[in-house]
Amino acid sequence: MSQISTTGKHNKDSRTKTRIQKENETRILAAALDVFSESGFRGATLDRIASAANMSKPNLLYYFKSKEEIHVALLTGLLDVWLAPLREISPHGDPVDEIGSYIRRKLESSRQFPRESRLFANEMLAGAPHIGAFLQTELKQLVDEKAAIFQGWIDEKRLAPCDPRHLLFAIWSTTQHYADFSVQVRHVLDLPPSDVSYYDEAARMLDTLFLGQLMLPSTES
Amino acid sequence: MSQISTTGKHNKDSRTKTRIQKENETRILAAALDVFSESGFRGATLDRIASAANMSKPNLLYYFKSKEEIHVALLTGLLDVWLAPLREISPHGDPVDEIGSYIRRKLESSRQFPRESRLFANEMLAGAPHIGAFLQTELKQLVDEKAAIFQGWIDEKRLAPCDPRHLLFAIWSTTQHYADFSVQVRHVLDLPPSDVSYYDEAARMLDTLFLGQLMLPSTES
DNA sequence: TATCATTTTTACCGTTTGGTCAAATCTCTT
DNA sequence: AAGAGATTTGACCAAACGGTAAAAATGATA
Repeated sequence: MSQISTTGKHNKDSRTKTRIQKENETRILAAALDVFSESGFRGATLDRIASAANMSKPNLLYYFKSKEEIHVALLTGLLDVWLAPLREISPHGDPVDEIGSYIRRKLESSRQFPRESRLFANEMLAGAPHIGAFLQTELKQLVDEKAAIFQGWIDEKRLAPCDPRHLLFAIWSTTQHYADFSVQVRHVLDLPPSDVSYYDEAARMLDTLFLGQLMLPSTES
Repeated sequence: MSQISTTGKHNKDSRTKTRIQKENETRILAAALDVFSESGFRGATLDRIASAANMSKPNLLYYFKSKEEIHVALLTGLLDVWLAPLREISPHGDPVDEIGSYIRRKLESSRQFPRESRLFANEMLAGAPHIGAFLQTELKQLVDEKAAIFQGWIDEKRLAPCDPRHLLFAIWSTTQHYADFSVQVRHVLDLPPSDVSYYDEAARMLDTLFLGQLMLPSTES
């Protein structure tokens, strides 16, 4: 029935993409990111995505054949971004340098891609129905690898004895918090909706917390 | 038109609640918590909530007159739980004790009420449409109050110089992470779905992070 | 400019959505 | 056992949902 034309025309999913195709796919994904990151997969609707992309619904479905396909496209594009900062951690560096710069990379990622962070958070809250496999394979493998590096530093007494995976959890949660809970952060700090100036204070806080010592020794006698 | 009967019968919202009313409202709220915490407000449907409560949809709407009313009921019930651990922080205690026990209370709250935590997280991701006012008033006020306590400890050199509000953000994010991202935590740690044994390791990690010092001094000569 | 593939629109489809209504059933009190 | 109020049900509604089909309009190319 359906033939596969390996070259040239009459083929949407080949490498030869029209200017219009590239433009519209970008517009759709951008609009979908807005909607999915705010309302999650179930809460998002094709109508809202289409309207955010200034496009009719059937036209949108000409480029992505289902709601799920858009979601998957966004998630797969996201996973590399999510892993990138972690990959860079090197076993040969100093713990303070390596962990410090990892925190800075994650925080910068939250500042630059807050919607992507919320998309990820929404997927987690929903029970990770679309990326459960990724978590168990790619992510777990990378975490195991980096946890071994941390363990090495612990054995060398350059890092306090602790569970390396939970140290990663602490870094993830504190940095992502500023993207995922930005509404709360801004309300508590009394900042206008678009203000993201708190990221500098956040960086200092996390340096104190992870690299310096938070509790100071009580001065006795 | 509609009169308010201050006493007695023919009145659903008075203090005189039937046994059946109490039972069914509880069942509905329990079912709604399951659905809302997983799918958010927009993603949840009355049909799913009704079916989770083993109840027909019109019957459900006999007790709560709209989807929003159920959601609001859950949220308002949640806010006190959310604030309770924070209220207990005392200016007269030791920073290590006060912050340490606050972390333990928040962590325990995550362990005992993970769905409530995810409900809250979903509301944040959606931009806090229903509890924005709460964040700006009650929460902000309490945070200001407790931040002043932290600032006092900083002035007394018992706590490292840092922004007290961001210290609270760090505590909130790290503790809530274990409820909100439990899927990720379990996949990374290779634990079965219902296993929550990681909370003990988490407590140790957070003690090291917030109360001890994570980075050890490099031993030179 | 004729042609053909690509893109967009219009008109739909069946299902699900939040919610209503009146009738039927149940429960409690007397 | 009867009556009144509380509860439950089934039948229904308009709108929104995800998605389809075919025709119309546009774009590129020769």
